[in-house]
Amino acid sequence: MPKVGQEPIRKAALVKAAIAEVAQAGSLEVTMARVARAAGMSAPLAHHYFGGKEALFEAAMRAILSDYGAAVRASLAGVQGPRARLDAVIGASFSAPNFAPEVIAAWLVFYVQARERPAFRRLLRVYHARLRSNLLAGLRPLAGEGAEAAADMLGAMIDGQYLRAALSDRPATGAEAEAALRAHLDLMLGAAR
Amino acid sequence: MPKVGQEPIRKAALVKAAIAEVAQAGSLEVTMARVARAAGMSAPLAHHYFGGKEALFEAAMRAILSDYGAAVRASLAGVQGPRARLDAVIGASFSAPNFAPEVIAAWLVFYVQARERPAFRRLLRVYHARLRSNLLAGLRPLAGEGAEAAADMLGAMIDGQYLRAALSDRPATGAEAEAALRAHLDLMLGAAR
DNA sequence: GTGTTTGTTGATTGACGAGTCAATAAACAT
DNA sequence: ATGTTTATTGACTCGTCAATCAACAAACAC
Repeated sequence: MPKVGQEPIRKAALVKAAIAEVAQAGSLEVTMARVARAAGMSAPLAHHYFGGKEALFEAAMRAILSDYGAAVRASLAGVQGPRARLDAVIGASFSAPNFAPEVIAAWLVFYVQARERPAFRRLLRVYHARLRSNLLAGLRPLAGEGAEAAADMLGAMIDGQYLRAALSDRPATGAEAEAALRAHLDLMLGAAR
Repeated sequence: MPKVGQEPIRKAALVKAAIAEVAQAGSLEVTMARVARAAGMSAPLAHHYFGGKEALFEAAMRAILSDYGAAVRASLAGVQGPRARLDAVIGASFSAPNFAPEVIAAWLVFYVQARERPAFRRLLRVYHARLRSNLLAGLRPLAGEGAEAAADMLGAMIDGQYLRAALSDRPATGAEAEAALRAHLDLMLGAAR
């Protein structure tokens, strides 16, 4: 049965399963065997491909953030004008793939872990920096002086909405959260004018 | 050495140590022995007083939320007028004891766990409901129609600031977060007028 | 002072889980 | 054909940890 060229497929399956299992457990207290089985293989294979639990989970967090980054980039492509840029970033942040409960829950778990694990911390720094600079690029022409503060507050609002979505039992389409955020943005920009 | 009337003292010490250790580990993967030793006693004692890991951690989360609740109540005492009420709630949320990094980190861990553990979930619901109703009491006279949405957004902002504070390496006095939040409140209320 | 309650721990148990190893097998190279 | 690389797993090791037990000691009751 063993075919060749399985590595990327199996790695992807493991990462996907890891995200799902971590989200479900709400912590990294998830056994390798469990993740491996969810990905349709035996435990030693997971070790074979990732070398250890740590590396697998790190890959999982990296995948979440890089998916998010890709979505933002795609949403930003071709768009011009500050306000349109802001809308694009917000739209990507609340779009279905990134706002799925299982993704958010896993994201949160990694977020918490970042306090102690340097690798996670670095990844999170990148996320924060990118979000901030994306928001800032749109805000600076519109909000002038207060742009930095506004960007930090918008970032906190997005994170706060994520946090709350992770806990909601309703299937949480992100749509309301997104609308609320846009309304606030209008408010902030209106006042800065 | 055994004295009498130790129960409340030991329980309090265990809860305090549990919060500190959970915050430091960034997860519930903390051994009973570790917590017990941090609290100055042997592992079996922790079991003796709490019956198990689950119960100890539940007590720890309850302690965090009840401390927070007490701070809000104290801050609210004697205050009158909607805006003053809002300021009191915000002030309590960012006051030193509740905004200490170790408390926030532990809070976050419990928050994430709430997805899966019904006991934690219930406790969190109480927190959310209380915060919301406190904010709403202040907002309704000032913001009218939009009060509900405003309360939800303010709640998300507070949670978002907590989330970010948990990760900051600077000692995080919460003062800036608080100021930013108040500024936004002014903005929201000014626009609703 | 004898008995009960409360406090306390060293030693042990039993389970579980990360990581390793040896073995098997398909694909590929030559 | 033969050797090498890639894929795959069952069985095992070794450590860790929650929970229990048995025992000892101080305080209190009477």
